[in-house]
Amino acid sequence: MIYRRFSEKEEAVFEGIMELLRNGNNPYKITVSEIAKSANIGKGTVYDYFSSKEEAISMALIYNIQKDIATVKNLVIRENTFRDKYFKIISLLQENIENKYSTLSLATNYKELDEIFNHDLDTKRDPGFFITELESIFSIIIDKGIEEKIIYDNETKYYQISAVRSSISGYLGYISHRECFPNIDEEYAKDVSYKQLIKMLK
Amino acid sequence: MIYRRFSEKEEAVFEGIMELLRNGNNPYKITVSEIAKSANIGKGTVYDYFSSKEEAISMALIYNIQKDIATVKNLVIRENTFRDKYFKIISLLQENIENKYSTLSLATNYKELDEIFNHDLDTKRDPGFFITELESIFSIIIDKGIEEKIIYDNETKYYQISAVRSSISGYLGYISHRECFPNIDEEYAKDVSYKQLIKMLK
Amino acid sequence: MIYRRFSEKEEAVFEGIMELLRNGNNPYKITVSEIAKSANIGKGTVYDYFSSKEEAISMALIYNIQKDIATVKNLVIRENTFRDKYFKIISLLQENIENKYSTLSLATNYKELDEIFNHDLDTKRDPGFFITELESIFSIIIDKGIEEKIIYDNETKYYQISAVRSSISGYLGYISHRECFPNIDEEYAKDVSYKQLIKMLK
Amino acid sequence: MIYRRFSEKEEAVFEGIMELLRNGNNPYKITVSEIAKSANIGKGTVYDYFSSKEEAISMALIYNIQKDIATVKNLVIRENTFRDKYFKIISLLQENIENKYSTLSLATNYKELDEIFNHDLDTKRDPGFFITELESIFSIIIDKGIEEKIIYDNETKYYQISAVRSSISGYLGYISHRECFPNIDEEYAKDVSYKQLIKMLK
DNA sequence: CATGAATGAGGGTTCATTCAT
DNA sequence: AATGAATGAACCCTCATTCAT
Repeated sequence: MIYRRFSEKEEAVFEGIMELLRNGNNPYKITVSEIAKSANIGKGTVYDYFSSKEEAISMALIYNIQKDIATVKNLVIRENTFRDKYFKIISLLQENIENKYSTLSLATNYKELDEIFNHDLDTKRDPGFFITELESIFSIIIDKGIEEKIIYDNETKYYQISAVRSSISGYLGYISHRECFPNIDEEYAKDVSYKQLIKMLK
Repeated sequence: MIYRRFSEKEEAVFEGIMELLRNGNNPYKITVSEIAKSANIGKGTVYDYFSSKEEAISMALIYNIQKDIATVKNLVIRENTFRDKYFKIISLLQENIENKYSTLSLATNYKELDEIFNHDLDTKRDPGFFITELESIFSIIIDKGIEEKIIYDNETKYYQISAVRSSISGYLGYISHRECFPNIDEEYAKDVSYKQLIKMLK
Repeated sequence: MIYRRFSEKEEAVFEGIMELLRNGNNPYKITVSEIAKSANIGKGTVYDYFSSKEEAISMALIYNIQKDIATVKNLVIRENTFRDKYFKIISLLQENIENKYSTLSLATNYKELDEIFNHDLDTKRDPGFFITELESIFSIIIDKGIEEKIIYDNETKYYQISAVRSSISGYLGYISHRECFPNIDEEYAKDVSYKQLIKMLK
Repeated sequence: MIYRRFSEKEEAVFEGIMELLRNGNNPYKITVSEIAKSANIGKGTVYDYFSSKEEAISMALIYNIQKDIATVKNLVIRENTFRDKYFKIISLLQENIENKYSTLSLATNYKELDEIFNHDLDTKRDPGFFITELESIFSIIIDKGIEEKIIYDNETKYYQISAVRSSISGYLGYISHRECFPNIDEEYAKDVSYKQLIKMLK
C-alpha cells in the first residue's frame, strides 16, 4: 500500500501521532502543535513533509496498521501448530485492541480513514489491502489446520476464511465487552472461539 | 437507558443530527449551525435543550441506537422460523450498516460515544446496555432454533450467544468489504453465515 | 431628576437589579434573565416597562442614588450639632461604599452612567443634579458650623463647599484603602477628617 | 507590581487598548477584534501573549497606571518649590482625568480591576501598590513644604498625607463637574485647593 | 398584562496553515 | 532544511430582544 521508505522526520511524525493516540488522545481532536511537540520537531516542519494535518494522521495510521499486520503475520507464521497459530492471532489482536488505540480495528473499518479524515490516501486504488492482508494470514492458519487434519478442506475458500473471521470476531466481541460477561474468563472464551472455529470447518 | 420522553424540539435535533450523519457528514465535524439548520430551529434553541454540542450528538446517537435495536427486536420476534429470524436480523443489520451511518455498529463500539465525544451519558451507569439488548435478541433466535430442533441445547449460554455473534460478524464482514469478494453474492454469503451458525450449535 | 412615580413592576426591577449588585454581580455582566429572576417577573415583562437592559440598569441606579441621597439628607438634618452632622454624613457615605455597590460613589462619577451604559437618561438635561443635591447637604452642615461659630464665614461659598468635599474625600480615601493604613483606626481617621475640615474653614 | 519587560507585541496590545479607551470606548465593551485592529495585529496574536481578553485589558491598565504614576513622580520631583510641585501634580492629574479614560482614577479605585474584570493580576499580592506610590509623591511634596517652612511638621504622617489627598480630591471634584460651577475658573479652583492644603497643614 | 420559548447576531477563543528568518 | 511567530477563518456558545400565547 505504501511502499516507499519514510524519512526520519516522517517517521518521527508517525511515532508522535501514535504516542498521542496511545495516551488516549482523541484522533479527531489532536492538533498540529501537539503532533509537532510529540514528534520533537517544529510545527512548520510537519508541513514540509505532509500537505495537511489529515494527511499526516491518515498516513500515520496506515503506516502503523501495515506494521502491525506485518508483525502479526510474522508471529503467526512462527507458531508451529494450527492451535498455536489461532491462539496467537487472537492474543495479538486482543493486545492491539487493549492498547487504547487499535490500529487493527481501524483496519477492518478503514473506510473511516477516508471518510472521517476526509483524506483520500490510496484506499481508492487499493481499498481492500488490509482485509486482503489479514485474510492471507487466515489462510496460513487454515492451511495448517488442514495439514494437521484438524479441519477438513471440504468448504469453499470463502467459507473457510469467513469462518476464521467469524470465530475471531466472536472472541473480540467478548474482549470488547468483558464487563457484560462477568462469569466468563479469558481462557474459556478462547476455548469457545477455537471450538467454534473447528466446528465450522468440520 | 434513556427512559424519559423527549420534547418535540429535542426530537427535531435528534432527527436533524441523524439526517446529517446519513448524508455522510463526519460526526466529529458537524457544527451547531448545521444541526440547527438541519433541525429547522435556531442555533440558540439547541442550547435550550442540550448543554453542549457533544451532549446533543451523544444523545441523538443513543436515542437512535435504542430505537433501532427496538425495531430489530420487534421485527425478529415477528418472524416465525429460526431460519427466518436469523435471515431477518442479518438483513436488518446490513441495512443499518449500509445506511452510511450505522447506529448499531456504534452500539457494539459504544465506548466511542464516551471517549470520542467526551460526554458521559449514562454509559457509566449501564455500560453494557446495548450489548445486553442485542444478546437478548440473539437468545430469542437461539430458543427458536432449539425449539425447532435445528440446533441442540448442549452448549453453555455463552457459547450459544457467542456463536450467533460470530456468524453475524462473519456476514457483516462480507458486507463491509464486499469489494474484496467479487465472486461472492449476497445470497451465498447469507447461506454461509447460516450454515456456520448451525454447525457451531450442533 | 426622575420625578414620576414608578409602577410596582418597575420598582421590582429596580430592587432586583440592586439585589444583584449587592450580591457582588458585575453591573456590566448581569443579564436580563438574572434581572427577571431576581425581580420575580418574566423576562418579557422587563421589556414592557423598559426599552432596553441598559435603560433598566441606568434607571435602577439613578433611582437608588436619589433615594440614598434623600436618606442621607434626612439623617443629616436630623442631627443637631455641626460635629454630629459631619460625623453622620461620613458614616453614611462609608456605609454606602462598604455595601459592595456604592450608589453614591456613582453619583460623583455619574458620567459613567451615560458613558458606560451608553444610555442617555436625563443627565443631558440635568447633568449636575446629584452633585447639586450633595452640595445642598454640605451647605446645611456648613451653615450649622457657622451658626455654632465653630467655623468662620469668611470664605466664598465655593471654598466652603469644596472644603467639605475635600475633607470627606480624605476620609473616604482612607476607607477605600484601609489595608494601606494598618496603624490608623476608623475613629482616628474620622477625627483627622473633622480637624482638617475645621482648619480649612477657620 | 509588574516588573518584567514587555515584548513589542505586548506593548502594541497595551497601546491599542489605551487608544480605544482614549477614544471613548467602554472598557467593558471593547472586543478582541477591536483590540487586534487597534494594535495592528491579528486577532489570534492577542492570545499568543495573553490568555484572555480580560488579562490583556487588566494588564494594559496596570501597565499604564504604573507608567503614568512614574511620569507624575518624575515631573513633580523636577519642580523646585512646594507650590510648583503641588500645582504640577494637580495639573497632571487633571490632564489624566480629562484624557477621557483616567488611569489614575482607576489607581484609586483599583479594586475595580479585580472585581470588574474578574482577573486576578497581582493586586492580591500587593493590593496597595498604587496608593503607596501616590502617597510617596505626596510625601515628596510635603517634605518640600516643610523645608520651605510653608507648612509645619506638627501633625502625624497620616494627617499630612491625608491632607494632600483631600485637597487634591477637592480640586478634582471641581474638574469632574465643572458644569456645576459656572462661575469658578480653573485658576481660582487651583488657588482654593492650594490654600486649603496650607490651612490644613498649618 | 404577562410570559418564556425561540432566535440569531456577535463575542471570545482555537488552530491549521503560512512564511520570513 | 527547519522553525515558530503571526494570522484570520470558523467554531461554540451567550444573551438581548421579540412575539405568539
